[in-house]
Amino acid sequence: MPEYFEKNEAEVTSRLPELKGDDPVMRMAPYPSGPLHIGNARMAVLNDEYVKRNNGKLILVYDDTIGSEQKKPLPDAYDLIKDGLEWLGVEWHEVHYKSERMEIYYEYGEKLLSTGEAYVCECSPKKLREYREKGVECEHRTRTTEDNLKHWKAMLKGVLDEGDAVVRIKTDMEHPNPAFRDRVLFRISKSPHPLVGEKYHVWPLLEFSWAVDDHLLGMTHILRGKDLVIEDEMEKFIWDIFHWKHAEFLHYGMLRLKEFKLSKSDFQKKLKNNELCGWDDPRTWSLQSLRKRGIQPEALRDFILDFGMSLTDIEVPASKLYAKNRELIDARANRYYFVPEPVTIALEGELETDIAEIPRHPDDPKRGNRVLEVGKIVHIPRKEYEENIGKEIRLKNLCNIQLSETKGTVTSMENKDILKIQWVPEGIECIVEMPDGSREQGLVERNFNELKEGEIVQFERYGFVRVIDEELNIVAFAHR
RNA sequence: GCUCCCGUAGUGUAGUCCGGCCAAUCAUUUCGGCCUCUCGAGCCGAGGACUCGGGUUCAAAUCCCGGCGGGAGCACCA
Repeated sequence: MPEYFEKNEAEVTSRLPELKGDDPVMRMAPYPSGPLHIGNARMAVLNDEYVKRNNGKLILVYDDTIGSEQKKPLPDAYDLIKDGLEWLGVEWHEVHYKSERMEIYYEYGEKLLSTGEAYVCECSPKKLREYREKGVECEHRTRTTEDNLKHWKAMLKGVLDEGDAVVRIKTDMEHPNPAFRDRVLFRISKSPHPLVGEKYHVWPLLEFSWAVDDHLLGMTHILRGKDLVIEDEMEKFIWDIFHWKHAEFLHYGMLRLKEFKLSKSDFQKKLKNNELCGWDDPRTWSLQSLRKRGIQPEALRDFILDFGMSLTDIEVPASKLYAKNRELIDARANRYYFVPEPVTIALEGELETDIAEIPRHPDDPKRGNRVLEVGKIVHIPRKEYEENIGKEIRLKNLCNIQLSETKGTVTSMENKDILKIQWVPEGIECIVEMPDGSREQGLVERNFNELKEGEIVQFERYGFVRVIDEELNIVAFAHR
């Protein structure tokens, strides 16, 4: 096991490009609309990794500005995010909340208005977009400083409504990149905020709050997905106005999991409609859901670090993560028999024994055997039952049977080289929560009772599962 | 449409900056074989790639130009 880690660490280390400069200060900026999911984990792991390798400092900044109608900050998300980060082994040295720093943004925003670098614009979103497309300046751009400050105060006071006015920075309405033309710095929102309530009516957009905070909090390196590259330019533009030193930017490409599209926005809604059964529902791919399934944080980190800082847009199958996880849990997961969709058959003929002894782990005899008491019936999986009527199969670790529609006639005890399946005599009802949210019912051997919540085991021929409720016998399916 | 980014085997990834040591790395997947009373693990082996076309050069995955393909931004979201 240690060898595995050493080998892998070395490999990965050589893969991340070196940082320029010493003593890096970096940050993670989650938006608290829900727990971190597997996509957000990349941001956290890369930052953490860089900081640890270079003895730097990592700052957790909740990017909790007011968001949008579709994307609202959620009170529970703050702790869910911390919880996820801790599980991932990400260590941070400071925490900040943007919602606590509003006065700072106002201060610098007002400076830009005073120097004529920004202006209050009352164009409708539609007009703003049209002018942006055409590269035309609107009439508000030439307001006087006094006029700008007057309108700014009105915005702050709350006498204006949502959508009435915004603060825009003067870049160049003919800038070759239409996305860069006079971007919006502040806007009005009257939605209540989970931390500061309705104290503020004017909220900064991310480009501005970041330009200010990345400087004020002493950031030396900024890691972000390449979908945010335009923010680099915006931040640099603003830093230049204030004559601030530039931080270094590093980007990584877009990552998608084949099994689901990373859209955190839907989850809030689905949760409300009871389409999901909590933030750890496997369909959310939240860190909590992965933990529940028995995915090891080391496996996830390794999975993420494998992509390095590549700028390529990638779509990865979850099986890649599972392969990493299997490597970690296979040795420690004890084995049990679980029969999905059980079919009951009578056991007939001469059994030379009334118990079966089966190793808890095939590669580690020291863990001893589990014992199954054999009676007059056994339960076997429907799939194998249907496929093998009329054939001879082996009840693993017990005996060979000739299978008919209603019974299995014992043919011999010897370990024959035929299909071996798992089976249970009197089993316990067990529910398996599958990654797609469905639930599979079946019977698990009685020895399941010796398991505690949180334990990861393998149901032989079925897959790895983690016990999530030892009373009700519920397990979460990890992977094969 | 405009701006920017990317393009190495099925999937990821190393190599691209500073051309030769790359008949191209590693992981996973796939296919054989061995082992194993699991469709798990392990062991051995095999297969499989430089998006295309030009150019520069003694020499190009690596540099230049163009095409094609994919992605992102052009939100009063982050």
